[in-house]
Amino acid sequence: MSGRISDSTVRRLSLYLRMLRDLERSGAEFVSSSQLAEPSGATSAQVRKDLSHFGSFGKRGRGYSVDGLVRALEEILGLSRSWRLALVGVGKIGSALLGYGGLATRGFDVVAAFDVDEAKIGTRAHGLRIRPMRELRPVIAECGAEIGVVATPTEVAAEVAAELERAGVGAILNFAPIELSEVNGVPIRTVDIVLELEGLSYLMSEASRRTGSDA
Amino acid sequence: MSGRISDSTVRRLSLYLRMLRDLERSGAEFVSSSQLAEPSGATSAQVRKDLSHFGSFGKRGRGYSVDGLVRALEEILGLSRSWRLALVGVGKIGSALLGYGGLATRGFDVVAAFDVDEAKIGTRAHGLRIRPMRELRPVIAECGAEIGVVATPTEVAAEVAAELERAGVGAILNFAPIELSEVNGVPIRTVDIVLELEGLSYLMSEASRRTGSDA
DNA sequence: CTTGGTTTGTGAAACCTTTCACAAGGGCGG
DNA sequence: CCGCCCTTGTGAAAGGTTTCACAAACCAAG
Repeated sequence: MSGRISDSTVRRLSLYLRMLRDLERSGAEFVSSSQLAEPSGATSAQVRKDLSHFGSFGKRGRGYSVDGLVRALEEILGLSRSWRLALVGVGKIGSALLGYGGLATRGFDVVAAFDVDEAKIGTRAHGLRIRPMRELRPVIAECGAEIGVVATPTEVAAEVAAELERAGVGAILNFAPIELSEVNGVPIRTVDIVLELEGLSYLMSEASRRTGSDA
Repeated sequence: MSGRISDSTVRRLSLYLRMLRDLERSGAEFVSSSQLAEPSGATSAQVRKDLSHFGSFGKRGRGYSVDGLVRALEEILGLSRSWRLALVGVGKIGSALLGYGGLATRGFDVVAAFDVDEAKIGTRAHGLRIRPMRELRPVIAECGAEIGVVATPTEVAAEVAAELERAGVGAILNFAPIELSEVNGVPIRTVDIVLELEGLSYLMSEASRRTGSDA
C-alpha cells in the first residue's frame, strides 16, 4: 500500500468520487468496481488497483459502501474541507471563473482578486473587490488563500506565479499558455486551451492523412 | 518511424513548436535538441525520440534548422491551415472564449455560436450572432466548422456533444465537468478545471500529511 | 453448517514511455 | 584533405502503468 501516486490515478479518484456522489444522491448503498469504472472509461481492475494504494475499502462479494467510499475519497483528495483561491488577472478568463458557481459548490472559494488595470481596481466583480497587485502579499497572508490562480497575459505569468509562491500559496492553477516550472515544491497545473486544440488538430490531420492515403 | 503517437508526445510537439516560433522571431537559425527541451521540461533525448517518430529533421553536429522544423511541426500537427470552431453555450466560459484573441491568432476561429437562451439568441457577442440550437446542424454544415466546443451546463453536455458529432464536426473540446465518451472516432478533449483543482488539493493534503507525521 | 454465487485485493504479465549510451555523420579550422 | 568536436538518430535498458487472473472472503439460501 501507498508510495508515490500517479497523476492519472488521482484524476480517476476524482472521477470515482463524482460518480459516487451521484449514487449517494440516488440512494444506492453499495457499488461494485465495475459500476464505478464505467463513467470514467476505466476498467474494474483499475478501480480496485487505484483504491488499493490507499487501503482496503470494499467487502468481497458486496462491493463498496457508497457513503463510506465517498468519505474515504474526500479524505484522500483533501476535499473534506474547502479551499481558498486568490485570482490574479480579472480579464476574460478571470471574470468567467469569478462568475462560475461550479467552483464554490465544489469547495473552491475565490476569496481575493487582483489586477494591474487601474480602471478595474476598486470595482467589484461578482461581489469581490478587485485589488492592486501591490496588495497581493498582505491580502493573501490575511485571508489565508491556499491556491493561486494565474489568469494573466502570458508575458507576466511566470513572474506572477513566482510572486504568488512568495506570498505563501501552496499550489497554483495557471491559465496562461506557458509551461511554468514548479519551484519549492509548490505544484502547478496548467490549463492550456490552445494545447488541447492543437492536440485535436493533430488527430484530425492524422485521420485525414490516413483516409487520404488508404482510399 | 511512425506508428501510434502518444498524447504526451503530441503535447510536447506543440510545446517545441511554441519555442521554435519564439526562436524564429529572435532570428536564430539553428537549435539543438537540448535547447528545445528546456522550456517544456523534457530531456534532449526525448525531443529527438519524439521527432524521430516522424522523420529525420536535424543535421548531426549542427542541430535543427529553426525554419525547417517550424514548418515540419506545423505540417505534422495540422497547423499549417486554420480551423473553424462552433461554440455551443454562450455563458461565462463561452463568452470568455469568444473574447479571447489568443485563439484566432493561433489559427482557431470561432465561426458560429449557439445557445438555448431566447434572450441571447439574435444578439451579438464579440461580433458573432448567437443562433438557436435548432440551427446547429444547417449552420455547421454551411460554415464548415471542424471543431465543436461544448460550453454548456453539465446536464446537457453529452447530448450537445452527440448533436455536434451528428452535425459533422471532426473533434470536440468540452468544458463541462463530465467525461464524454468518444464515438465514431471523433476525438474529445475535456478541460476540467475542477478536476485540476482537486488534483492540487490532493497534492497539498498529501504534503501536509507528510510534514504532519514526519515532524 | 455447508454450498454456491459474487466481488474484492493483489502478485505476475503485458504493455507503454522515458532514459541511457553510443555509433554515425556533419562542419570547421588548419 | 585530415582530424577534432559536436549533435543527431536509435537500439537497448530502465522505469512506470495497465491488464490479467485467481485465491481469499463475504453473503444468502437451504
